Amino acid sequence: MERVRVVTLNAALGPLDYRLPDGVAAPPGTLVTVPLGPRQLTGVVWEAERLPTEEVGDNRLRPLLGVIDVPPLSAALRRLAEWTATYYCSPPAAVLRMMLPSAAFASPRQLIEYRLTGLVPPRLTATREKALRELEGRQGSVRELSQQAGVSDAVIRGLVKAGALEAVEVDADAPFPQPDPDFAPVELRAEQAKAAAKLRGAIGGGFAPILLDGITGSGKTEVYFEALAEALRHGGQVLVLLPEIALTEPFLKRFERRFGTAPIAWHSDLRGSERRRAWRGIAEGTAKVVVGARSSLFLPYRDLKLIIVDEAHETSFKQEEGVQYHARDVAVMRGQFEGFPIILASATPAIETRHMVEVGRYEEVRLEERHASATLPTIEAIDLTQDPPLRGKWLAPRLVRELEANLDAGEQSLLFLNRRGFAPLTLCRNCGHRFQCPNCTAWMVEHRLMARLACHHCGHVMPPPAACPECGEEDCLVACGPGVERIADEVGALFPEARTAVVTSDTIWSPARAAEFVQAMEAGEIDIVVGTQLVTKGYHFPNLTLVGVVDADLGLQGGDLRAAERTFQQVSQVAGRAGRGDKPGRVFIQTHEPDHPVMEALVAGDGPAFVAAETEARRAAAMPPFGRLAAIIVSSEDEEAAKLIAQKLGRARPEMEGVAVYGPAPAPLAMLRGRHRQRLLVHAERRVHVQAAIRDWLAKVDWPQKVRVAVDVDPYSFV
DNA sequence: TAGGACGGTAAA
DNA sequence: TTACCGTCCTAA
Repeated sequence: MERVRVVTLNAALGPLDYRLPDGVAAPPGTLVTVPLGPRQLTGVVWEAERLPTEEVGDNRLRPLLGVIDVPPLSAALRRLAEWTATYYCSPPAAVLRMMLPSAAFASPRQLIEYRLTGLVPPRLTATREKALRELEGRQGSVRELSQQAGVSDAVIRGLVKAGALEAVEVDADAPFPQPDPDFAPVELRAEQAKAAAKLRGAIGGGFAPILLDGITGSGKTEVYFEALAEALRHGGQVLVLLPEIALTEPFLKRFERRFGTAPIAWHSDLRGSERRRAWRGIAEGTAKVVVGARSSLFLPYRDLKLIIVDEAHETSFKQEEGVQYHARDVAVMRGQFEGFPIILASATPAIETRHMVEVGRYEEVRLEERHASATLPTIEAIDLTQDPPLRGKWLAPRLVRELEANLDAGEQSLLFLNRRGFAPLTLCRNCGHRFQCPNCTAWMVEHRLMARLACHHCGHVMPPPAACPECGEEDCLVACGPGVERIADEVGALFPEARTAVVTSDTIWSPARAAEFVQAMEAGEIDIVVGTQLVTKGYHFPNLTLVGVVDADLGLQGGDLRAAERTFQQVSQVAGRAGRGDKPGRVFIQTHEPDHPVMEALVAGDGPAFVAAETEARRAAAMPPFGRLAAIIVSSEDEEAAKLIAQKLGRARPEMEGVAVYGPAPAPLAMLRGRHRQRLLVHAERRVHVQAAIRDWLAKVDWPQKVRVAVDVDPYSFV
């Protein structure tokens, strides 16, 4: 009798053994359906010797129910899944779920789309007329059409009923159009051409991690497009990882201009059928170029020849839930397992990445010039202790004068503040009551545009109260501190004639809105943009010449390991938005500490010195990349239970040479989404295998199921 | 004594 | 994870 070991997609279960029915072949990697009690589960056949479990007798085995008709997971991908599970201390099943989103193989193959019949409906309202106009020559699902026409679902369904739209059955797995590597090559500067040649040379030559290190505005995208084209000529697939969906829209446009067709975008709100089509195309190798956020990294590409991680320093590549992986690091591992190059593109690479170049593990390709006539912007600090804003205002007089001059010159300005909403804290002037989220250790942030108080951690919202809930006093609530909306108000009061736009995830919540914003900027319909970190990346607006950083000190608070580095990166990136055309850019950073090393490095434009100092500080403290960190987060709705288990874990801490465990202590967000959180921090020397130590440690301790214990290896967020 | 809430455990 | 079972409690 033949038995197979199956990893189900159920993370709470270990690998299970099944009997292989006669005449059925299921080599490792095959997707199968298996029985579990009264239920059916999906799983993947695995090499039994690589996943030891408790042996179950032949007589207890049930036969597997069937083989799912999709390409099996390759051996290289199985090794990547094992590595990821081990490195991030998570169950293999949790990793497999990222490779095999169920919609990908459980959605139907046929789906219904609609197109115009040419019939004019008897009742022709204004919206219907608009819809008919917009949908000329289009075909798609009800949802797609309603989005394209800018009308509600009901209007589209009404048109179907009225006979103006007809249903067509389409094949969900229709092939994707193929990008042409030679469609519209771009003229490169000498420096870019040299870099592109180097990247092209790496394609097909096996594993090679490469840092593409180019200052903002140096044209990194054009350069890595040449490597991408080369991979296409080799007949392979390419994955481009981007940090935010807000960036995909301009990217798709740019890609289409260069390669003649848009790439396949993989994101969280793909519909079932779209997801199925993309996943199958990826697994069968017909989807040549995929763009996506971190989740697209684990898809089962049939013949991947290159991964590009754009804005590789971005912290959003670190997943903070479930398997807490870092997409940049896993991308490099994937390149190693499958034998192809990885390009990490950034103007401000992470200390960890720089270090890998330093020790010779990564190659570096540099771009040191901006386009044509563009020069790097000048950066100046405004000392808020010397030149403070007026009472209740946030912009220093100097910055206001510069904004005014820039407006008069007809050029665009950007004010950067990494804080959504109007004010981060609301309090009662009478009794001092502060509005806190009931589910999180966080203040309720006032959003005046939406007339709500909102928690940025759990999404809890409430209408702004008229009276204080504590003392009952009316008209006593005051907004404390600035958010982008408040800065926009201040700008509006200063320059009533200026056209301003607020750009945050609240206003740019879809690729379409991002596209609208880009268009308005390019058309010169906006004078002053007030935005969060959403505007720090990727955009290229030639007429944007002035950047003001409202509170450069903001990111330095909190004692975070990467606070200085992140501030440096963020301000460098936002500064890089200025002066990308032929007019020079100027940047003003408002700070209370102009003598802080970060501010001095920014003003002096001396990135290398900052990186060197920061690297030395990390080395001295044995912090990553010179040492290892991991956080154990114990959480429960029951505060006492969380404390109890955290203490129990603390008592069972590993006693090992080169490993120190701190805590337990309340985690920086002591309550999050209604769960109380305790944290233990593991700090280990580089040579120590922390994951094994943590695995053995957690295996010694039991906890009730209402308590969750999560491991965060290489933690990014200390909040 | 029926039925619901709760907690523990097995599932291959 | 989910289904199922036993235990304990309350209402009748």
